[in-house]
Amino acid sequence: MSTELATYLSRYMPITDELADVLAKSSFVQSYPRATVLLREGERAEKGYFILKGCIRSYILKNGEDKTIEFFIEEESVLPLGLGKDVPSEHFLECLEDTVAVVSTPDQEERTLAEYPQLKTVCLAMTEIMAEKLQVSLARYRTSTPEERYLDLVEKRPDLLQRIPQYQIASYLGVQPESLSRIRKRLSRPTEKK
Amino acid sequence: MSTELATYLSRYMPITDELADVLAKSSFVQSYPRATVLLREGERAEKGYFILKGCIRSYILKNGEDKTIEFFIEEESVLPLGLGKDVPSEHFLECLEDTVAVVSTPDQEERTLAEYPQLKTVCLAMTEIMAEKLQVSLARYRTSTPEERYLDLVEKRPDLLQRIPQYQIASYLGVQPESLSRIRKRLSRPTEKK
DNA sequence: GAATGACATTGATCCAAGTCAAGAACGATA
DNA sequence: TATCGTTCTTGACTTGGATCAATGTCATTC
Repeated sequence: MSTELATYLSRYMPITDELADVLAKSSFVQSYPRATVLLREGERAEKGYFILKGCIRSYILKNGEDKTIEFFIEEESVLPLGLGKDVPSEHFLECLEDTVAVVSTPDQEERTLAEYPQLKTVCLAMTEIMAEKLQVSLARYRTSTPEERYLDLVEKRPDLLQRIPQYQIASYLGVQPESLSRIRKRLSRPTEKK
Repeated sequence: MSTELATYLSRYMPITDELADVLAKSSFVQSYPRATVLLREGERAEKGYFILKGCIRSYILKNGEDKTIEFFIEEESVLPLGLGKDVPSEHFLECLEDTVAVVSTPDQEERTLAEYPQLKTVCLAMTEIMAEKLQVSLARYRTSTPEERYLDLVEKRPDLLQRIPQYQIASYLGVQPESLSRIRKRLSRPTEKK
């Protein structure tokens, strides 16, 4: 059951029991084993995910190099670019761990919204929250060095450092694995010269 | 009058004449001279802008350094982070040119949405478009070098290079003005060695 | 326990961006 | 025209990340 979704939403919006019911009925939960690729470059994005358990990574291949765009963990929404539109995806989605997620499709969502227009308020709120997060991420990334970004990660999402291999963290920070290794070394002995 | 807003929206959504009327009545247009600061760090963000003419820059000050987050031009929406919420803004907004914009405030917007709930669909669509753009920007920025970002700008927004001083373009690309100058030089004589 | 493969660290070298300082180009204005 | 301020360019030097190659570490498996 996906009462978790209702619980989550209720932090941002008052969710009546009826609404919770609607949500539970119009969505379905699915499990994916580790390393499942949910979306490939060039494919049409058909599904959105709300993660209940596990971790999804979004990345692109550029000149054969794997570049991490974002990590998504429990209670986060993964909405691929161009979801439901007839455009080929530029990025990949893969499960880094065994993952359980509420899966939604645009047409199903549309039907639900048509039937329960009140839900649009919730959607609007969620989308706004998402846009805000993106703005913050963009501003942060633009205005910081790899070292600062690493320190930010240590402070704000230490869990990621535990569950994700370092070379993927490096790609997320925008550097090569070797560089992240050196950044860590640098930071580990701050007591030296100057 | 702000029928321009309705015209713009009609590209994404069917806008009835009635809706256009509502929009025109519930918004007002304002002019700002060049260099007007619309929002300062620490202030509460009270207003959103839809630019009819001119250009707005969003930036933050970090260790006394001015870092450009984004440029907004005609037909773009400027929605400050935390708009209407009781949190101090982290960024500044300034007009780079004499600017004319449709100005909206959250409570006014709320009133309009309460009166014309159909508008929520429009809002949702606009917010989704905004979130998409942000996702693309973030992915692009994360996965490219300053040189690539400059080439991207030349290709996709050559107008910005015309109307915005180079040192602000540099800060937008994430480099110092000197570096942008050298990037341009490098690119201008591609016929050499190797 | 030896071999394999995946990940992390280290060293050497290269290059792009940062920094500091000087000058060039340009427009506005006296 | 002379002067001033702003923006852009150039030069010399430093620094941090990229790259390539070697080695270290650890878990898995035969």
